[in-house]
Amino acid sequence: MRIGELARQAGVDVQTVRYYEREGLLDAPARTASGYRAYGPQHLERLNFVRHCRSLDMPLAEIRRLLELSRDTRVSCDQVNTLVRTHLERVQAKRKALQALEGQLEALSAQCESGHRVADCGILEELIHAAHGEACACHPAA
Amino acid sequence: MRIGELARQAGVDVQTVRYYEREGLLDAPARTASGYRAYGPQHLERLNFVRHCRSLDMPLAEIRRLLELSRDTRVSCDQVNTLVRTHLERVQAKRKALQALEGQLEALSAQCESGHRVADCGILEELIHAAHGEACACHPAA
DNA sequence: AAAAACCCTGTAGCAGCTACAAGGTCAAAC
DNA sequence: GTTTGACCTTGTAGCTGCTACAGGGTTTTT
Repeated sequence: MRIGELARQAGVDVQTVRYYEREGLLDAPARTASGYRAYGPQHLERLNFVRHCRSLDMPLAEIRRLLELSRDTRVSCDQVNTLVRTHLERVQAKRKALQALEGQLEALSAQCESGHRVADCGILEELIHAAHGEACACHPAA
Repeated sequence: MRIGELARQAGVDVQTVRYYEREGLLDAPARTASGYRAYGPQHLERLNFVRHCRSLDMPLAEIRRLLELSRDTRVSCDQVNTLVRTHLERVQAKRKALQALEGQLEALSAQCESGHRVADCGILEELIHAAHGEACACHPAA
């Protein structure tokens, strides 16, 4: 299987495959006489594994770590679990931050009365007042 | 006011101030005889405005657009509101994606029974099975 | 007068790709 | 038999929003 076929089967860009190889997430495959990369099914499996981890938003460094752990069968499963739970906590923290943001943006949008000109725009006023460090609906002093 | 003082007052890095100038978010200030940037209070106000927008996670391109809109007083407030609401939708979409992720990671972590070796690790198994395209707890076929 | 603290420009790095340039290779159509 | 087109190769630069460093000059303090 050449790189285009592998990429198609995994649903990724050809460049991404080469990038993963450079980054040590994919083993360098054998080459044909003319220098083309020749992949086997195990490469597709690995690539799918990486993509699944990416779909869970894991950074490449963590996927690399996961691959290391899975190579060494003496390693305890707890290390894998810790990695996943640490990642989960990061995702939770980010989600909560976005939730707070949503509230602020909604409050901001509510400031705007339709049809006004920007000179009277509640949003811009609010943003500028906030910039002065004054209390505002989206950044309550409390 | 020189750049260090401005940066301190706004709570940003000196490099960030220069970066914002390059990116057109901050007007280039006057220079002293020796070439130092000399800022006035209006620069601080603008910088605080930009930082507040950034704290709402707006991309620099949108802040630039907001600044353009606020310069032209004939512009309708609706355009500002549309920008904010579009941004809000992006934030909401991202938050929902993270929420789904959380569920998947929790399911994944639950696969792991403490004390096992990676050879028997439910997490890795799940990730590999998922990579085969099979149904799994974190990527339900339904 | 020397040392510390500030300023300048230009450049490179981070993540995770994506895209382009400038070439080599291979299959099939004409 | 050659030409078209799709594929492959490497190397490099771009995206976002900074941050850091190198290699200088200036200003302030000691």
